[in-house]
Formats: sequence, structure tokens, C-alpha cells
Amino acid sequence: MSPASRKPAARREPGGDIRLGPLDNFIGFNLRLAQEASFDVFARHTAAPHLRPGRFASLMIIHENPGLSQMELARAIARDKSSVTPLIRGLWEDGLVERRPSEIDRRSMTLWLTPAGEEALRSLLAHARRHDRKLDALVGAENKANFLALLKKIMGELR
Amino acid sequence: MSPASRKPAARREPGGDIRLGPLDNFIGFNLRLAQEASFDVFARHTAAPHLRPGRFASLMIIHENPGLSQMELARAIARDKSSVTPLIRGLWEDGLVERRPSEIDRRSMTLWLTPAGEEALRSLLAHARRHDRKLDALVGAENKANFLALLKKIMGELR
DNA sequence: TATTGTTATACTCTATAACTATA
DNA sequence: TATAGTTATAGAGTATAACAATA
Repeated sequence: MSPASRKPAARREPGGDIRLGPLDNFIGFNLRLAQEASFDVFARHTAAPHLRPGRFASLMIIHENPGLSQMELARAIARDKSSVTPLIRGLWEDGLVERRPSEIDRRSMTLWLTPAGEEALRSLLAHARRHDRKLDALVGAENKANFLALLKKIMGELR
Repeated sequence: MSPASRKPAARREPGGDIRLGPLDNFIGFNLRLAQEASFDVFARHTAAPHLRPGRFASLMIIHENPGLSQMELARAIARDKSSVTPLIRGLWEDGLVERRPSEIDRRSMTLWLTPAGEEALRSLLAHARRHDRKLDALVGAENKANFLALLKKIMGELR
């Protein structure tokens, strides 16, 4: 096995006969487990294991906002700029992202997907759509809008 | 600032005028952001910053299942046994957890909360209840049961 | 003075593999 | 042979602080 290999991540769910106590009824706790389950299944089934969900989101955001700066990407994914440097370097080393100096602000770099980056995004998007179709099926068409609205409310309004 | 300090974690939400594309409608993506928001707010407001949500869950599970083994805890929190060793050592060093050799299987250790561990759990639980009350308010009483059921369905049935 | 991005550094969390003791 | 737990080690992800270049 290659040294850089990552575990495909085992299924995460509370085990066996173990009692969870009040945790079982906490939204926060269940949100965590559901997110881990979703994350793990996405990562486990992807054909490009080095393109984790975080990188996928970055590719998508660069695709949707071509020419954005690293600072703008950092804000979009809620990470420090010093975390974006190695993230972008990784994507750049894989030939997925191109960096060009901004013409209007010579401190900043503009980000663009290369053709390979667009292709990788297409493939990941297809994977993500398959993945999310499973989630849609579990949640049910009649519940999806409400479920998404609640998630967005949590991320937008929780203080 | 102490060397072991951790950032209280800034608010995580997609930034500014950046377009998210199809991500915006993916359950998986929104699940991630909502979970991060919840996690960050919990961690930011806790009075015991070294008792992260993961440790809190372990304390709770030990409280609810006194005398369980490290392997049982590992299964309950869906982590490898080698990840449980440093987790338990940390709690033990803080005087929150006691380890006693099992009398029926001399390879295994039984886990118990110390009085300080019970006290820490009480305090964390109070914090978690306050936190979850905010989540309850955001989700709404009329939606909570359905929302929790969907989260549990995702963690239980997603393949 | 403030901001963009890089570098150096460090910490958290987690895993695999090899190992010991025990089953 | 298989399992419980430890250790050594490694990798991903992220942050703070100091810095150079530019605004």
C-alpha cells in the first residue's frame, strides 16, 4: 500500500448496545454523525481519492467564480489564507488550477480551472450527484426543501 | 498565548458574493457547513476549551456505560482503537477517567468516570443543553422530530 | 497603515503496522 | 489464531505569527 494512502474510512455509526444518553436527542450530535456518514460514503465511493470533499468544493467555487483571488476563496470556504496556500498548491501540482497575477492588484493571484480541472470537476460533480441522489432518496422529495432550509438556517443564524 | 492554544474558530459560512453553483442545493455540502457551524459555536462558547465535542461524547458514553472497554468505546465513536489510546490518556491525565483492568478479560481495560469526570460532564452537558436549545429554536419544535429522524436515517442507511 | 499571499512552525485528529499479553 | 491495547509513525487539515510586496 502506498505511503500516502488514506483509509477509505469505515462506516461511522454509534456501535452495538452502547447507550448514548441525552446525546441521542441532541441535534448537534446527530448532525455530526450524519455529516461524518455522508462524508465517508462520498470519500469511499469516489474514483479520485485525493480529491476530497474540501478540494471538490474549491474546484467548484473556482469554476463558478473564475478569476477570484485566494483571499476570496479563503472567505468562501471559511479558512485562513495560510490554509489556502497549500490547498491551491496541491490543486496546482495536480494540474487542475492555474494561478495568474491579478492585473489590478499586484499582491493578489487570480484562480482559474485548467481544462484538466474542468474535467476533474465534471467527474466529481457526477459522483456528487450520484451521492446526493442517495441522500435525496433517504430524505424524501417531500422533505428536501424543508431539510435544506433548516440546515441553511443553522449555518446562517446559529451564534 | 499558550503553545497548546487552539483558535476559537471563526464563523464558517460561505462568504460574500461568491457563487456556489450546484453545491448550494446538495444536501451533503449543506450538511457539512451546518455541522461545522454547530461545532464551532459549541467550541467557541464552552468554558472548557480542551473538552472538545469528541471528548464530551466520550465522557457521556463512559458515563452512560460505566465499565465499558476501550474497544467498545472505539466502536461506539467509530474510531480505531489506536485513536482511543491517546483520547483516553488525555482524559486520564486530566483526572476525568479512571482505567481498571477487567477481571474477566485480562487484556482489556474498563473505563469509569472519576468524580471530576462526572462534574466535567455535568458542566458540559449544561453547555450542550444551552447549545442545543439554540438549535431547537432554529429548527422549531414542530420540525425537530422529523429533522432528527432524517439525520438518523442518513447515518443509518446511507451506503 | 492595511492587505495579499508565503513560509515556518505547531497542533489536532486520525489511521496503519508491528508488537505484547492474553484469550 | 484472534483480540485488546500500546507504541511508533505518518498524513491530512488547519491555525498563528512573522514576513515581503503592494495598496
